[in-house]
Amino acid sequence: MVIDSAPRTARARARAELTEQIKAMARRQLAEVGSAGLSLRAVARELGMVSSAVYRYFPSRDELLTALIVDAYTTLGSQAAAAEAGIRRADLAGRWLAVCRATRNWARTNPHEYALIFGSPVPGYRAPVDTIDPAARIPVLLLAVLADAAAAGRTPSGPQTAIPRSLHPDLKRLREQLAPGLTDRYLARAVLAWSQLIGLINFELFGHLHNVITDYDAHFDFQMRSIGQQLGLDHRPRPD
Amino acid sequence: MVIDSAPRTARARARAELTEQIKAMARRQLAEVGSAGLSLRAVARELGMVSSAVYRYFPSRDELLTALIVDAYTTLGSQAAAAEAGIRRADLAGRWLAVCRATRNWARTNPHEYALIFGSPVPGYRAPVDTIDPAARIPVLLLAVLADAAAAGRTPSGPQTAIPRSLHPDLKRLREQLAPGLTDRYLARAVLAWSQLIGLINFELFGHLHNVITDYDAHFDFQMRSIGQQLGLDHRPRPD
DNA sequence: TGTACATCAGTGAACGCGCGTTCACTGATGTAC
DNA sequence: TGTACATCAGTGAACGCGCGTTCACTGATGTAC
Repeated sequence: MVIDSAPRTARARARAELTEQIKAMARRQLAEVGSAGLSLRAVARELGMVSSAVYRYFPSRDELLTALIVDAYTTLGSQAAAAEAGIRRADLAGRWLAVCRATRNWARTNPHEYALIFGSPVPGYRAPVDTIDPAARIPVLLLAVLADAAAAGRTPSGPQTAIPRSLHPDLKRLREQLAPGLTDRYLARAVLAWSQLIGLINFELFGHLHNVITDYDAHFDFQMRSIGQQLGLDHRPRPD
Repeated sequence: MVIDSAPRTARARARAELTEQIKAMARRQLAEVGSAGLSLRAVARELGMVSSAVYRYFPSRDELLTALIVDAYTTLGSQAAAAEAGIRRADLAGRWLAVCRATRNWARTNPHEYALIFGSPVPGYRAPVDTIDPAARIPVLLLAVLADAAAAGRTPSGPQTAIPRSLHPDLKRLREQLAPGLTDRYLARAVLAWSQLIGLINFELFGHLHNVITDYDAHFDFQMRSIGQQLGLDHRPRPD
């Protein structure tokens, strides 16, 4: 899956280049016909090659889809990480907002790639393990912000519902794998915040806010800011 | 779109019945191949009729899809409304939770119909106006709960971010159309809560909580309860 | 109640199209000595 | 540096399949008188 950054031979260089071209063309197709309509033959046709030639690069349509999914998660993750890295470390609400905005911007710029990873699953396609790590990048970013918040003495604001016993093992695993030191309460809020971010982008992109919200930018910012406050990231000394 | 409840003639009765059978078979297909793979020919084949015969009932594949979408919204809306109607009026948190649970239950029982309406849009398909009213049923339910909450003196809890000026016309329109008397703050929270509900169900159904959450039931209840509290629906006299 | 006509449901063939994947092959590129 | 062989990219034909939609048609059902 990883492409050699410095291919030795001309052949290897050509291969790397064509692999990218195939993916790029597949992405363009995706934008026109959606993931279910993505066709190896059409990709080959547009690139001026014979359909069977594509099989030298991707052994099947599913493998091409997987490559697109991994790429999507990766570029989204990189853009969000870059945006978040540009914010002053102590500005926790700003870092959260930066991740939210970067995610939304990427989604709006690449709606079909976004739909590929956050829309309905492609029927008959099963995501292989390669997609797990790239998919975790945004959650990891968010947890890092919350970890810094917790370290700075912040806590989630608002009323608190008791966390059901059966969630403790899950939250414990999450803490051990990704966010040492975060309380169960913060972790549960993180899962919710993550689903809220994607849920709101889904609503916007998939048309569920049509005829409801006009100024999507302002609405998104407002809602994500509110959630940031609920996460205890705002400037006030104590949110409770 | 509305089927005559008491068809006069045998022909009309047969037509109504076959229309339903076609939709039912299409729903079964949906579950196997997804919306993009839904095929008129396959539906006809499974029903033992010739493919062209289906055109007596639905003028095109898109019209069949529309009928499925309308049906999906309608049954979901009915089930949620029935569940909510079974709760004591004064139990605001219970009513909110009932709507949430009914929505999730329907989604889990009919995942592909759910994906049809809340997943990625079907490429090349444009939803006609017929879908607007059925789609609004759950939001209308939620707004009714919040209106009762507001009438009972409840307010959204937690810290408050200033609502951007540009959202006021949208919220005003929403209030006038669906929820007279609700404050902007409550309306904005309602939009968020609605996207949160669907966002979390999406995450569960589309696999984004895989390897993260084990006890989906408990997790969903917990998160929706929390949101109910944030909406000011819990028992406490004053949430602030 | 019976007849003539209009309406409708379902048939079967056809049009024109696209798909994923396999396979034997040619010719170019790379590697080992 | 040159040669022999191995590896690889791309070709073109083929397999077997499915799709949406149209159309002229037959025969059954419904309606008006």
